[in-house]
Amino acid sequence: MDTEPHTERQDATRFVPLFTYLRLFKNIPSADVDVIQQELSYRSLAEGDYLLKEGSIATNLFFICDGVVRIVTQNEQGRELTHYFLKENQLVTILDSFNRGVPARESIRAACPTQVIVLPKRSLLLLYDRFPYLKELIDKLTQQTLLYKIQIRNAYLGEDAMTRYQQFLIRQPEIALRVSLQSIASYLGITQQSLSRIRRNSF
Amino acid sequence: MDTEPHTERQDATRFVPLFTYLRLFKNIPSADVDVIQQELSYRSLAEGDYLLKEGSIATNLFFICDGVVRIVTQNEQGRELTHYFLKENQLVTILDSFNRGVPARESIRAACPTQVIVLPKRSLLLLYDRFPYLKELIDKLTQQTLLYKIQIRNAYLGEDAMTRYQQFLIRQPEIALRVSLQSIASYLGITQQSLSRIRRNSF
DNA sequence: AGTTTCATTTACCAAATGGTAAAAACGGAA
DNA sequence: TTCCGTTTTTACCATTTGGTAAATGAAACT
Repeated sequence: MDTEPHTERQDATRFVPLFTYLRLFKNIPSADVDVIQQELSYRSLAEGDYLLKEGSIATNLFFICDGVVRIVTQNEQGRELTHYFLKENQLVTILDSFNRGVPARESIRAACPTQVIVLPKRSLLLLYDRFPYLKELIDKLTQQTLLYKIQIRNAYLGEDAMTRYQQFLIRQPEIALRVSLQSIASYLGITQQSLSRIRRNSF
Repeated sequence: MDTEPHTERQDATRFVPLFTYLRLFKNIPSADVDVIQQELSYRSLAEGDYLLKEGSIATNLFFICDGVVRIVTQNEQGRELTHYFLKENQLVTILDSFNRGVPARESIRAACPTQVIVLPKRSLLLLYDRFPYLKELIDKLTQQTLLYKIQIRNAYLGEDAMTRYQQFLIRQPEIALRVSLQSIASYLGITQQSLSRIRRNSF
């Protein structure tokens, strides 16, 4: 239930996973890494902590070093719905809020203990100016994430609850093992009671 | 049931809607328009015609001048599921197939009589070289479309069938009026019988 | 160990949805 | 117009899912 940024900057080795990941797609000179690192910070989250709250404006892009986050909203009845799970080595923000500066209609919450690197929008804009390839890279990765979100949702279309759960176990087993059952139920569009029943009848 | 490209090139006025649309976001010099037009063609589709079939490779980007298309797949039981509806003034392709040259896992089908402008990938790559702003513009519009798809799907999450239908009527009324009920049912994840029942009880 | 708190499972019943099949409505072609 | 093929509606019943509430289980704290 914590929104305060327990930001830490001291230890540069913490930023390694980000550059390791980015270098899968594009070589980044060490000199550039040094500059980019100056702009980064690090946050540790407990399950339930918020990275961003619905209604506020996304001013950061996050890179998940370890853990799982959920993109969530409250529906009219006050029930929390999980739109997506994202895990380590993925970039996360609420894109339309980040791009256009409008209030986010979704929140970002840790689904288990999670560590993230924080890339402030302000810093990114400076870095984009200095390293144009960085914008291109981040745009490409952002598009990949959007495509991934769509694909994974489409896989559940038209399937009944039990099939959706089995698909989930196959497609995202690492997540299934780490997050609460009510998160999974709200992600699959069923109640926790139904999920429990399904698990009993699956074995 | 027609996949053959009834392509027509003759009448340049047919391409006007594309440029009118693009110019909402970025001014395009008339001289450039002349060059770009050389690469375009035009196709008319009847309801049910395919723009792209699952398993083949997306080599074109389409701009919908008029009408509605559905992004669809067959599930294991052979039932056709509608992932998305897209209407006039939207760009359509199967993005991961188009980008990476892999077989598409979805088909694109006209949901009513539809006219599209065809932008071949080969031509686009040439044009991107000559007009770098064009790549930037198309990338931006592509991202917008992805975001739109995600947002509209999220709105249905966790809602029951009747609420999903009412949301659909509110959010996409122009589409509701033009496409078959079985398309809508498969889009909302219900049977046509259920949709019929819901309509009776709505009025 | 005992207590508290929270997550998960179970049970029961009501409501929603699916499946099959038949009837009705619609649209196009002769 | 009539006929034909397709789409939509209806009806019936079986199955799935939701809602409420209580029981169980697991983890954290004293």
